[in-house]
Amino acid sequence: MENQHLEPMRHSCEHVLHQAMTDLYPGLKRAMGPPTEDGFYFDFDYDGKISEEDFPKIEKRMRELVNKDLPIVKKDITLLEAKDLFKDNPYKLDWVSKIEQEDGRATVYWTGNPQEKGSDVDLCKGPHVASTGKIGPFKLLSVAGAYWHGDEKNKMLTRIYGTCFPTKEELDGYLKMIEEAKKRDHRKLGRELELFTMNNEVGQGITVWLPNGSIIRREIEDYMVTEQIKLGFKHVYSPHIGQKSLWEKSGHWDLYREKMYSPMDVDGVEYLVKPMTCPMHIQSFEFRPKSYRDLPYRIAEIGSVYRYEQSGELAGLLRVRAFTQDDAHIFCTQDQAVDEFLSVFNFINKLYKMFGFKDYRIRLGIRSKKEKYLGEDELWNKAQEKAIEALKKSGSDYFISEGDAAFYGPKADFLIKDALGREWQCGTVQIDFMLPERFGLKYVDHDGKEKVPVMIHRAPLGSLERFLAILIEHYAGAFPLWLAPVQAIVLPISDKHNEYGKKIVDELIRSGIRTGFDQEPERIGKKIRIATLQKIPYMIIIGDKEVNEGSVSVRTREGKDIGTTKITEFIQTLKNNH
RNA sequence: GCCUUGAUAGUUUAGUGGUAAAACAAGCCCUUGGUAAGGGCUAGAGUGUGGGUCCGAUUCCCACUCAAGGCUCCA
Repeated sequence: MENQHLEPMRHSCEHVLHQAMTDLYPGLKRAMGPPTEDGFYFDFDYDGKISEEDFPKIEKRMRELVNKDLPIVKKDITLLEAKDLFKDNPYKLDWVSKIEQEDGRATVYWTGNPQEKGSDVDLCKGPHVASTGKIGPFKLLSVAGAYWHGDEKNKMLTRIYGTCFPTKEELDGYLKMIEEAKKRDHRKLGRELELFTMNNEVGQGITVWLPNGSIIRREIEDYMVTEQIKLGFKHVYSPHIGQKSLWEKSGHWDLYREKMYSPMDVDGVEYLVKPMTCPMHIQSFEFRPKSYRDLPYRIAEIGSVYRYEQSGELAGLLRVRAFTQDDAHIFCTQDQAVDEFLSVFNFINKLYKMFGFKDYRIRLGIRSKKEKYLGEDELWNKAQEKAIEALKKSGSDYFISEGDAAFYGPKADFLIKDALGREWQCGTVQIDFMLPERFGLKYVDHDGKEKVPVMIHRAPLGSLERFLAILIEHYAGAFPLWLAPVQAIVLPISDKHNEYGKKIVDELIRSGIRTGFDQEPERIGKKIRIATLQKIPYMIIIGDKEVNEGSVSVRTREGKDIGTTKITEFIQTLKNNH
């Protein structure tokens, strides 16, 4: 995507698309259409139905326009001219009035000679390529609905996605990359490797972990617990339900209600299925009076929460209705906040590095004017300052996003890409000056006076479900040794080697290695194929030679022959590797 | 939730307005074979659910359920 030509070309391709569609579908009203990271899209308002079946027809018309090599010419016009030119198109008029509020400079692009019939004009800032002939090979990809200005209160428009590349090879390469990415889809691998299941019998957006997936999850959970204890966190357990009043007090009920499941009546008192853990951890802090000596007080939990996500938003393990966070709340003094934030930040960077993520991004979500938030401006500004200070200290790159704050404070989110390049929010760190006040939290300071602590909410991996989804795709199912559900599998060459094989299996299991044993009356080639498809790191092959020598032959899932060795030596290698 | 598409054995797919085919997986048998699929046999779905049209529907129509992609990247 380093090609400077690429973006104008895609934008021009989008113009050709809307020109083609205006020709083919009378009455269609254009809304907008920008280039994107991977191609372009075009939003329009049309009463009839348009589906992917219509693509060949549209692409044919587009190709005709490209072949004509029509000039694409920029022209500055006045707002009056713009209003007249687009008087039949409410969407364009909307843009014109927006320009009016801003710099008042309207530009249009003509495709074809303005004097000639059939030439096309659109309100557009550009830039574009000089003529349609400069547009490379293109392809329309999908149809979707999209709300005007991304607001669901507005009318839903139709959107067509497409892409365009300088050469046929690059276009084919892109399409092939998408096909390849689909092979790594965590839903597909989840089924093939028997990691988890989600089905209608259990409910939408609810995960049932199968034995293999549970091993991976447990390894990660254990790692998180151990590492966090080293960092001074105390691990706790909280219940899955609690009185509704807890979340009324926290403010979640007022601002977050639509994400919660309906309250249930227990002996005339309303209870909620836990949508977030904060009020539970506050109980630990409140349990007895705290002094400044107790701070920072760090409470962590691998805690499940339940949230109502709109059905259309659910996506495999990436977006679910029941999920588990590697959650924690840090109660500290205002002076400690920056250091605590920084320490969490370093921990997350260390974790992601360990898993091999390289191109994740950090988004600092701050308050926007419109949304609903709790608290005074002064507190917000203070929190934002602390967050930025810590981010700067950490030396990491970040970008600011207005409107992405939590309702109680600014937050830093870690965004990781899935196989298809879509970004998902995983880790999160949030500064909160509100909940401590609402719960009346206090600690006794040096001077004997009561003060209100600051709370930091943080989840380095975010949700284990989502993180596992991304991890599955990241590793393409070939998990590193410590996470692999089966770490080694013993493959006897024939039945007569099963007995010796069993001894090897027992020895491996005794050494704490998750071991499989393939005793099927199949050929070794078949056994190797099955184990390879299951992405088992090590295959231990046993035949006459090994039985006679008392040795084992080892092959990796990558197809590398490690050679023959003693089983004790092999076990030692695995241990060192761990 | 809304837009587009889709739903056929455990999985991946084929197929037809006259009552469903294959591969892999599964079970059994033969083969005991040295680094990515040896061979045979058997069982397994009545085509997501409900309704309609029709002599007859898995195929056509409607509703529902579920799934996939999108609803952020600003003329």
